[in-house]
Amino acid sequence: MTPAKLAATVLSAARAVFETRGLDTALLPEITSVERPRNLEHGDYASTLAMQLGKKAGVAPRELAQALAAELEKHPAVKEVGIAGPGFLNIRLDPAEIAKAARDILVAGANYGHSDTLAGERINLEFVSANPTGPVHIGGVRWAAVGDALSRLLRAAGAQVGTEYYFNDAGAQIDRFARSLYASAKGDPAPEDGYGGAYIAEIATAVRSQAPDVLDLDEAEAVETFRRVGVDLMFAEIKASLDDFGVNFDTYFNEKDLHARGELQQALDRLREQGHVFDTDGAVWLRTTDFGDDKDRVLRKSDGDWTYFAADCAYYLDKRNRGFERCVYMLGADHHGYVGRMKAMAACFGDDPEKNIEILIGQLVNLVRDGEPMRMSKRAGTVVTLEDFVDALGVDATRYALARYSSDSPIDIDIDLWTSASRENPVYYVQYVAARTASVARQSEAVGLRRGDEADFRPELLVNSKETELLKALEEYPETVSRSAELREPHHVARLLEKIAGEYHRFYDEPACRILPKGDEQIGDGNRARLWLNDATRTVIANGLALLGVSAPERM
RNA sequence: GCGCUCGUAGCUCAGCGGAUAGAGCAACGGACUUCUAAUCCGUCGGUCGCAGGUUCGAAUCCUGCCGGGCGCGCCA
Repeated sequence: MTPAKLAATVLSAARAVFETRGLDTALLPEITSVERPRNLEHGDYASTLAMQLGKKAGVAPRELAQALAAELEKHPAVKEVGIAGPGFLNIRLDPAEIAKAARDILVAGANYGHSDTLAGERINLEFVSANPTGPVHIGGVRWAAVGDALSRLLRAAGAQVGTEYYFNDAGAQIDRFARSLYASAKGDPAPEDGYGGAYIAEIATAVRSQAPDVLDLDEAEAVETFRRVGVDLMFAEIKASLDDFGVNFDTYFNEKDLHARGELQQALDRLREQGHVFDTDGAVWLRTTDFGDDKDRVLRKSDGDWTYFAADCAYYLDKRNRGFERCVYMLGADHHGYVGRMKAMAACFGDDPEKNIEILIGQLVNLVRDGEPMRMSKRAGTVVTLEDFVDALGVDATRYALARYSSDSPIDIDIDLWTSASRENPVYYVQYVAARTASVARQSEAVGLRRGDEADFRPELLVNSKETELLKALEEYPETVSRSAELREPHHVARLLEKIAGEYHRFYDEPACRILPKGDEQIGDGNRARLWLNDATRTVIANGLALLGVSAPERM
């Protein structure tokens, strides 16, 4: 009896009650859910359906609750139903019914938690998209971890996902980058509006080794060479560091291609057809204020150059034309001013800004050592880079640390905490369960304790409260995955894994729940049943960590 | 000034319409001839920024205020 099945049972019980009493069944919701009360005395699950329906149906909530309870208690998996307060239904299940989850989990294996919640949705996720003018810095790192986790989550929920890195290779920033490389190669100081940092010298040197005579060219050609070769090198480096971080994009999209294919003009034409374009002072504008933006935006400047925003429009249209009905953008807090214009732009194309475009804003991240935010990086000069992060914490801890918090809260990542081997380090706490369960599995194998096949599983032997609590936590997993996917919030998965880890450690430490036989004890069905639970736990922990891009070690 | 966002235990954060608001850390006290103590158990700790409103019920939704962060270019 999973929570989802129980919720459906509650709903059908409500339907039965409504029918026998001649109440209007149209008042019933299409779907309901059950809660997990914090207080164990309130049962395994609770429903608030009676309170929600009481007033609408003109029946006192407690009276409705009574009728529902009587109906529910007919179900064989339901042990007892209590009524509390204004009409809570506190449901206690037969623990053996809860225990069946261990079998379901192991039957599903790596697919446990997958669903079709978002089946049929085509979702484009764009994140990182750092300019190839330097290493990926701290804001991009957060989205690399969260965006990649989100892509895995959405896929687990059945969506078709395309991840995308927008490679901004056609702007003034790139000019500055090229001129900075050129200056560095000549031994000149960096241009006033250019880039500093040791990496500029490294890239400049690398360009010269690929094009030894570059400094003999006239300035324009030399800068062009630095641009072309330098951007390629920088981009290769960004890709490599993301790859080391476990993040690979389905598409690396070049802004240059939008220009080359005339897509900016096409976007402009489309917007003009929709009636939202006007010309003033020699410039071409999009009337985004028609859809709530605080000012209109220029698409093409009076000097004939396209704005960056025009490229944004073309890129959005390109994504839509490739069949993505949901375009998700993940931006840093310093870009939240874009939300209004992006939503308005979608509306100007005739799209639904509430559905076709989603903008997630990630708050600031600080990497903290000894209570002080780290600002300095040897290579980048002033910013903390992806490499700095990974050097300090390792890939697993970095990804977990960034994925376990809501993106809209600013976070400090304390290096000492996230590298410590202790309870206070959540990634170790969770990974330790992976290692412990694997260790138990190895030793079971060694002493001849096997799960056997499904018929050998005896759920009625997993009825200790430690076992039941662990099983209930495991059963929360599928719903947590779908909910996190719908909310675009991977951190709920991490938090559930921590809860499961706590329940497992308590189960493990309970003498009555020993999995392996002690001393010369005989192997019994109880040991076997607990091994099912052990292995089911390992499956869920491994599946959850995989969604976050974190390893589930066999040993620690 | 206008807009966005965040104020929950000493600290770091969950909870985002349900019951007596949770967890870890910190403080104090316990459990190792271990299935890996990288663990577990207990005690202490809160006018959920403030004030109204919506409702059977608000940390959660709405409004105003206070406080922190960020944004408001024919920049990228």
